[in-house]
Amino acid sequence: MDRDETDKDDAVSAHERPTLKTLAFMTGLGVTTVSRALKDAPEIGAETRRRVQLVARQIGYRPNRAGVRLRTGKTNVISLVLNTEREIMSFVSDIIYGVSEVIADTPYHLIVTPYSRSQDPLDPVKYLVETGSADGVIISRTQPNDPRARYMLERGIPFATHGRTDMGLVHPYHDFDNYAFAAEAVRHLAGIGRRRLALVTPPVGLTYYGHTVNGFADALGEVDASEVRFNTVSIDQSIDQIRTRTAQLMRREVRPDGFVSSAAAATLAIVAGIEDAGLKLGRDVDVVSKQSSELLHLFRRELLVVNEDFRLAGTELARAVLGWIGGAAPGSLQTVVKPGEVLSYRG
Amino acid sequence: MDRDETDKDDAVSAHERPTLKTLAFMTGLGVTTVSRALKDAPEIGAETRRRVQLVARQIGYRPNRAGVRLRTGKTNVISLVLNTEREIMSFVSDIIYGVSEVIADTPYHLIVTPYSRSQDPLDPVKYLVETGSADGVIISRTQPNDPRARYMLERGIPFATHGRTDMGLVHPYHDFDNYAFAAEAVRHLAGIGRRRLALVTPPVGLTYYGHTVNGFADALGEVDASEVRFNTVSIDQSIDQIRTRTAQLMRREVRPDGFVSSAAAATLAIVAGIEDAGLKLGRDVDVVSKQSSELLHLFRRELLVVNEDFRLAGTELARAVLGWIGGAAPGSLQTVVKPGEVLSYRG
DNA sequence: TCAATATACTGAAACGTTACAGATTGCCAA
DNA sequence: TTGGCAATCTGTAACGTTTCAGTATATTGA
Repeated sequence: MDRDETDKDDAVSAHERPTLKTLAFMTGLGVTTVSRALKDAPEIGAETRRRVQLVARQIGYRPNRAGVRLRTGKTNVISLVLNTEREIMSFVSDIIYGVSEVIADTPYHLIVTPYSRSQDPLDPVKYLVETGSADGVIISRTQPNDPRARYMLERGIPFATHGRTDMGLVHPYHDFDNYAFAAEAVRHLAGIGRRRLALVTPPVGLTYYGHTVNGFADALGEVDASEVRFNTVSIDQSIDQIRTRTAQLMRREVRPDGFVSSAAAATLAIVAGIEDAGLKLGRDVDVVSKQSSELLHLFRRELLVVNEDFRLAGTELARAVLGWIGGAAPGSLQTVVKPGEVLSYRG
Repeated sequence: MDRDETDKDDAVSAHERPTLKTLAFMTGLGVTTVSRALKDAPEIGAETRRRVQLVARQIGYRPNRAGVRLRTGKTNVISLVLNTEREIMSFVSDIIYGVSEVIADTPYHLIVTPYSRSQDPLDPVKYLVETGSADGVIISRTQPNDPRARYMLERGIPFATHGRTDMGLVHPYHDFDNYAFAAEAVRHLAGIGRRRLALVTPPVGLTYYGHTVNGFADALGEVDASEVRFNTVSIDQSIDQIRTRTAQLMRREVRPDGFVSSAAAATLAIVAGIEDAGLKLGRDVDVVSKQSSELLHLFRRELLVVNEDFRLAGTELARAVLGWIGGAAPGSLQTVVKPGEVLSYRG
């Protein structure tokens, strides 16, 4: 016969994980009372409350997530929805770290929900909502008219977008002011005498594509400089493509003497392309680039950079979603961060 | 009175999520039968089985995770445990993508469990095990005598380590052959005439520190070259520190004419340090570096690189954990990937 | 004194799933 | 005919939690 297993019902066996039942047995109270005592319900006596909480802490009680989830529907999960294919040299880790930092002292877990190029970006969001797998969702690669945001708004599930939408619908977001970035970059280049500027745009279709293009165009109107069209290139393309196209462009008669680049990886390719064409950075052409980790100055000292903090994006997005879940007004959970100034590492 | 809510018991109201009860009602069977039919249990008639599965597919039935988890203890969750502070320019996203790819067509979710520098690395693992939050765990920054691996082995929870341990205990792992990398790098440098080699090591304490150091030392014994000690530097340090130290080293009388670097970010700093000292890459000194994304050749064409595929690491680690969960022998789930050859982009 | 009320606590039910221990039916051997 | 058995199917309980509808006991108001 077994001699390790204790008797039939609710004996508190040595190393099982404690449940409310365990606590109830230890305190001599009912499970209901214990449950309420742990969440500071008002109808529980002050002393009982303290006693229960003490015992709970002593034996390391942790509520069973499945139990809570089954009963209440609350998952205590935030999902970060990510495209697994684009965005080389990716900022993804920074966002994850930022989100993690915020949810570290909450009961929330972070799940990563990927989708691939071939899929409809709506799929993973639908999955999450239909299966009730998360209390809140964070999405990126936001579009002006974003079906995912619309969908979640309809279903009433809290979410935050990395980047803004433009649908006349209110929801939390965090965004970097790419309009200001592009405009500032243009002004800076004009300020150092550059007159023919090219823009390496964000992926067409995303909201910040428009912001960037507008900032670029508007600032061009203010200064004594003109645009050299470089429409065929966006940062979503491969390094090799960007490099080749840049080299082609720089061999033309009318070539840019300044670039504005929306991403560090693209900048590497642009510089390579410039040099392929036999030109020299800082002499023949200047490049202003966004970067998310401070490494570009090591690449070429002549690069002009503006930092974008993706870890901050992560923390803000997490705060926004948690805020919405916590009942805050979605409209109050919108942040746009201004770019810092254009940094130079020359001399 | 409400007119939207249907009558009391088990009416199948329009847009509630279907459960086994819904299916039971629709098929006219009992919940037990439906449950078993869905998992192809042998005691269910073939036709019934097909019928249930058809209906389930039609109405988009998805098992409720909380229900399954509460009943069976199975979480259908894999946790990736990450240090949130080290590893700039991080490979983290690649690993995540790799893991995601593998679990995409399984019921598993991926949760990211972070820990910070100040914490004991054992904490997050303890948390996961004690709260039963995952069926399997993936850890990185593996040490020869790794308390986390030991702990999980004791508790019998499936896991895989990125990097090997050296405790005489058997568990799944995936590793890059850093011994071979370092040795190959030394041979390559010796082959192009470099005689005084310095090693920028992985973080002291991690298993692959030892592998790298040994590979470096053993290969030095084979070729006509010697080591220039550069002990104070590992890839865990800040970019600025590495750069400064490298510059100092390169200004000494006896300076290295070759470097072996274990990480791309460190390599950027090393090259910067070399150039700070007024020396030229490819002429005065050569650097062989590992890289996880193919960008270093854009940085300096003279760099010699060996690629390490972290996405592969992710897929292998995920496969290993799933394999163990699925009952495979842990000893059969160990992979070491050989480095490719040293690549040059000159001429 | 008695009813009303506040205080502190409690059992039962339910969330969706699976495991256990049957129940029903038809078929075959004896 | 009947007992046995295989083939199918089913109800109940349990996982741990919270909510609902109470139940006791003490306290108050008249």
